[in-house]
Amino acid sequence: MSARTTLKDVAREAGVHISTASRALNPSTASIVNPETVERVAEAARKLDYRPHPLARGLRTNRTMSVGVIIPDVENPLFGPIIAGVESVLVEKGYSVLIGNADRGPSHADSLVEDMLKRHVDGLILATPSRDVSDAARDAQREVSMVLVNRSVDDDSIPAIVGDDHAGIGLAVRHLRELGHERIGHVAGPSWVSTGKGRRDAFLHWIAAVGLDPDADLVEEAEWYQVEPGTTAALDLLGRHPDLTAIVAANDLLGLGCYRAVRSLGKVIGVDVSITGYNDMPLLDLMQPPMTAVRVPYRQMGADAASMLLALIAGEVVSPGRVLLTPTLAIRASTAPSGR
Amino acid sequence: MSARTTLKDVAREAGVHISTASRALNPSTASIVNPETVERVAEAARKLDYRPHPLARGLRTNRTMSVGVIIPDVENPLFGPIIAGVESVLVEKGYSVLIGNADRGPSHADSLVEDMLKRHVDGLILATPSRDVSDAARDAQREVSMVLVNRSVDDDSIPAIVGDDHAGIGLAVRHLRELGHERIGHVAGPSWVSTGKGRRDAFLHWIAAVGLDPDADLVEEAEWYQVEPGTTAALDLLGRHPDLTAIVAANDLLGLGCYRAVRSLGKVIGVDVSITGYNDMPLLDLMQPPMTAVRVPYRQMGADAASMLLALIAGEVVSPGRVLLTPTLAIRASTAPSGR
DNA sequence: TGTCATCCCGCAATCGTTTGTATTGTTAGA
DNA sequence: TCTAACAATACAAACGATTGCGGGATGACA
Repeated sequence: MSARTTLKDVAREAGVHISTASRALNPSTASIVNPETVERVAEAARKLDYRPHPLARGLRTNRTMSVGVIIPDVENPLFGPIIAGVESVLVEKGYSVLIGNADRGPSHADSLVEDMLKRHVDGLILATPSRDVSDAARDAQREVSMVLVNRSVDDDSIPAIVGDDHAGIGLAVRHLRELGHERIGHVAGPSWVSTGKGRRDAFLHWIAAVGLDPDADLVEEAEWYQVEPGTTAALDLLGRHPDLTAIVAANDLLGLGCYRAVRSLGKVIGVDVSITGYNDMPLLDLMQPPMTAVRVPYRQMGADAASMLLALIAGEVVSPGRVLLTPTLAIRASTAPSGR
Repeated sequence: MSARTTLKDVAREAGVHISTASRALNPSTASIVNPETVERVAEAARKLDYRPHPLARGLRTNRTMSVGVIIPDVENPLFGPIIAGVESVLVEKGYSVLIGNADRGPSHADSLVEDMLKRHVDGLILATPSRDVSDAARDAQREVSMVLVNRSVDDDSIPAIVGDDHAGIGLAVRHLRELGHERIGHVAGPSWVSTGKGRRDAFLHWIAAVGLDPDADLVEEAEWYQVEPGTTAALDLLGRHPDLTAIVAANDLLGLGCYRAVRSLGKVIGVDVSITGYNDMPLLDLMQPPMTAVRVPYRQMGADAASMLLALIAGEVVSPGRVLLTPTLAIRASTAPSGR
């Protein structure tokens, strides 16, 4: 709470003009000032514990050195790694990260974007569902650099970093096929969410690709990415096809829903029915049995988004469209060779 | 990316001097300017989509309207609710939240504090372990308002919002006692972490309080708050006391470690041995069996910390020391009446 | 000795606000 | 009619930095 030391103090201490002190302290301009003066100023700055005032600097340079990150729900463990990834690369470059938690619905996300613009962030990273993006974000894009993460927008007008769902579902389906499964079902996410539709389509594609019959009846859509809807959907699916030996869930929570459904039918997970999740969220390996899941590199997703954003801010031309990150498969006990 | 509209533009549009425009737009000074002028200025501001520049304002008023939150590990689901709580009350008041992820060790936390100070945040909320706090934080406290959350510092020189571990452990022990358990063990956290020691002491206190023998031999300390060390500690404990019918774990992950230990001994959780966790992290209710756990109100913890910080910033005298938040008990299938 | 580059450095404007003080115009009181 | 009081607004100085521009000192060279 004490009086801060300003550049003026440093200049006085070093016996130079404030502008000289400024140049001396700034690496990119230090070359045009006498080396020993630079040293003297640096010494003075050190002695006085000088810290440049980011507001004053930002006011002059018209950059806040901050970027906003808007998350649909901070309490969802999924977003921790994304934030961590973003933070790791931005802090490195001297930026700081403002986070906005849009847990009060789509319009809340809009107002957060608005807030961020007021604060004149240098860039924006959005992880909110695409539907929310459309309205406020588009015109925000005119004011500030912007990158989407884990979501994309239909026309790819905003650069996006997303997981390769097609490849991910492929990993799961091929894994099950290699284990000998021939009757594989899919519990899909809501079709109005981009991932819901994308993974569903990918599922049918890969089923055909591994030589099985891509019957749309093998897919049951859950109302929402939660355990309960997953159970309901799985029960429906298993009701129609009691002979299924494997289920590919569009999401970890749906997968856990499948766990419950399978158990309630008196069958054993990983023996009678194999199940795969998607995302590989924390603790999934501690479930009983540990769940095989497609792992999406969320942390890297955040890091890549941040890097791309920095490039945009720097004015580099970034090819728009979406960057696909390749998922891997974490194989655990919920999948096993088919009984027959 | 377009040219921003400044107060000057608004003033020109409204046909008044810039200072008049400033006062007209500021609710606390609008009273000293002619009401119809106020309206005219407001109209102009609306028309031009004027947004005050936070940097310029902050430079003048010496406040950034931002607070820093430092988290030991953003990827840990535990901190999501804390962040959400903090964010919810701060955004409400027009502050924005800078988050720092100290996942590269204690010194990293220090450098983040340093970064935050450079940015001249109006306040700081630290959730990092107390040991890390000591060094950099103390002198940071002289420069900026500061509140700890989920951690406290020995001499209570920094206000802290923490869960009431004593009460929480009491909930678990009394619950087990009421179920008829008489031989209850404790898998403790590391004693050099404040919660480790606190919960251990509380355990022995409550064991005595419910009329059992507070034998220190009933406690086994895990090396770290993780599953694996929990298993090791539980195996040691059960090795010494094969007749234990219940274990109070100092942490959910340690509790899951106990799950493994109990299973590896061929016993059934919730039948042969009851287990309680601590924190009640997400997904704990999806474990097999769902784990009974002490639930700490993390979101409220964040919210309270933020409120207290606002009070500090406003210059109100806040009684130092720690605020204890009362936990509750989420009773699930991992605890059941004692067999005898 | 005079001229000119070269190198450092100081001067001052500027970023967009807020806010203390001066100025203007209006009205009331004597 | 003159002045005091007051309201409403304008002026200008900050806040702390960056940066184009100009000027003084120094040295080289003729």
